[in-house]
Amino acid sequence: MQSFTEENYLKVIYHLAEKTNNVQTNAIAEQIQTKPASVTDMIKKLAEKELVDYIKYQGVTLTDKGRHAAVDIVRKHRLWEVFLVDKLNFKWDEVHDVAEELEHIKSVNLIERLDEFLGFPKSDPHGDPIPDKNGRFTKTQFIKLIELKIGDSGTITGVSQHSSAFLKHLEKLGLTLGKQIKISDVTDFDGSVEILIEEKQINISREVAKHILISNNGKN
Amino acid sequence: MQSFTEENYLKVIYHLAEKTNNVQTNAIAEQIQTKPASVTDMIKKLAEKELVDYIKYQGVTLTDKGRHAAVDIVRKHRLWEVFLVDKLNFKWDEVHDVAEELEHIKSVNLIERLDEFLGFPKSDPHGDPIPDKNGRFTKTQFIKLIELKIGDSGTITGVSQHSSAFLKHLEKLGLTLGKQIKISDVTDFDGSVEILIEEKQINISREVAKHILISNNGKN
DNA sequence: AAAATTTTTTAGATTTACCTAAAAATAAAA
DNA sequence: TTTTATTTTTAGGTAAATCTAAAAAATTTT
Repeated sequence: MQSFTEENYLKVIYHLAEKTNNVQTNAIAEQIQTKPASVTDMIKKLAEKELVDYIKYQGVTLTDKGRHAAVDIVRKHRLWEVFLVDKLNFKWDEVHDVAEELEHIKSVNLIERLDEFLGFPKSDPHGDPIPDKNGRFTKTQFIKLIELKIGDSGTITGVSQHSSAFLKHLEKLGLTLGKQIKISDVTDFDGSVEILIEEKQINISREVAKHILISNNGKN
Repeated sequence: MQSFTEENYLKVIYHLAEKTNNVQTNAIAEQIQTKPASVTDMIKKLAEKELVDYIKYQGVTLTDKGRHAAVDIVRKHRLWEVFLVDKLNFKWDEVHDVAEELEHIKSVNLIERLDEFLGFPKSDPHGDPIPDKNGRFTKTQFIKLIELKIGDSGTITGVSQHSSAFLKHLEKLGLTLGKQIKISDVTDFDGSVEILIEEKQINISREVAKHILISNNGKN
């Protein structure tokens, strides 16, 4: 059984490992909002417990055991997010911090019944997949909106940024999950993207376009 | 803002204060499952924060601030219990430990929306009253079943023991909240009580009878 | 390949919530 | 009212997770 803190480290390492193979001390420190020295201490502890493989100065990778524990926390986090949005009417930009706390409640029974109560959802309010109780899930094939060309179309199925500010912005623009979009133009000047959504033309910055994930896209 | 541990101390002191005015160090230690020396340490910290009034060797009492914080935790605990039973189909004997964790989630918003989602319940699965968001609640007028005389009747509206073993036992006997009972006999030998419930005669031990709370009772 | 920079680790402290053992205060019994 | 027992506190220590400052390793730049 892991402590609250250990669980947070595992989760952060898991997410960072989606980008790079060996996860660096500094990257973890930044995510956990702590100092690199503290991370080194904790890494040693996790290595001791065989949750990560660790070679000094080389960063860490999760062991099977560690990954399993991490996926379990991700599952809880995402199920709680669904609960908050579907049942308690939270907005998608309001759920993260609360789910961050709820994910550490330890009760297998609780999470299985919650899953059932929610109708075994496959994805959370941000489009991220929810692992089943065996830790299995299929990651949907995404492409970043920024990578689409003029004339391409598709469906908004995810976001790669969960900050409240970003999500509120999308909400205001009507760029929510499930919406159909089509690229009508890309501005030379600032790389901003002109898109057609529900018969309306809107312009979004490059920065925003980078973090919107599209599936079902039809090439022009 | 209080720590997880501080919250537990406040809650325990609050419950112990329902019986005695000045709550003793040893009593707290027993509840928290810790040593009296540790309790003294924590008491000093709580006194420092003006959550309790403390005179050395004289035990503690909650300040208004401390009581407010404690009632808030009790409110959360009981609301989560309702959630677990009403929505996730937990049995009344399964909810305590999980609610013990959930009660420490810090989000005013969460608890207000949960309250609404549950339909602003007035009592939890064990019949205990749920404080409203201002900490107000009315304690129902209870009498212990053991105190009833032959011929007296009433409705089961609460229990004064929350152990899983006790609650499971009641469940098996059909002694659940809302049930109408009538005392048909009291055994001289062991003080056990014969009661009439749903046209059936059953015998319950003195120990059990002590922890069943009856309201609406009609004297013979 | 040496110098400079960045990243990571070590060493030694701090804080929180605990502990044990012994001393001090209070309460109960003789 | 002493003596005895119980309760509570103090003193000093431990483990978990953090910190700062400085040393060591790795990487990048020149």
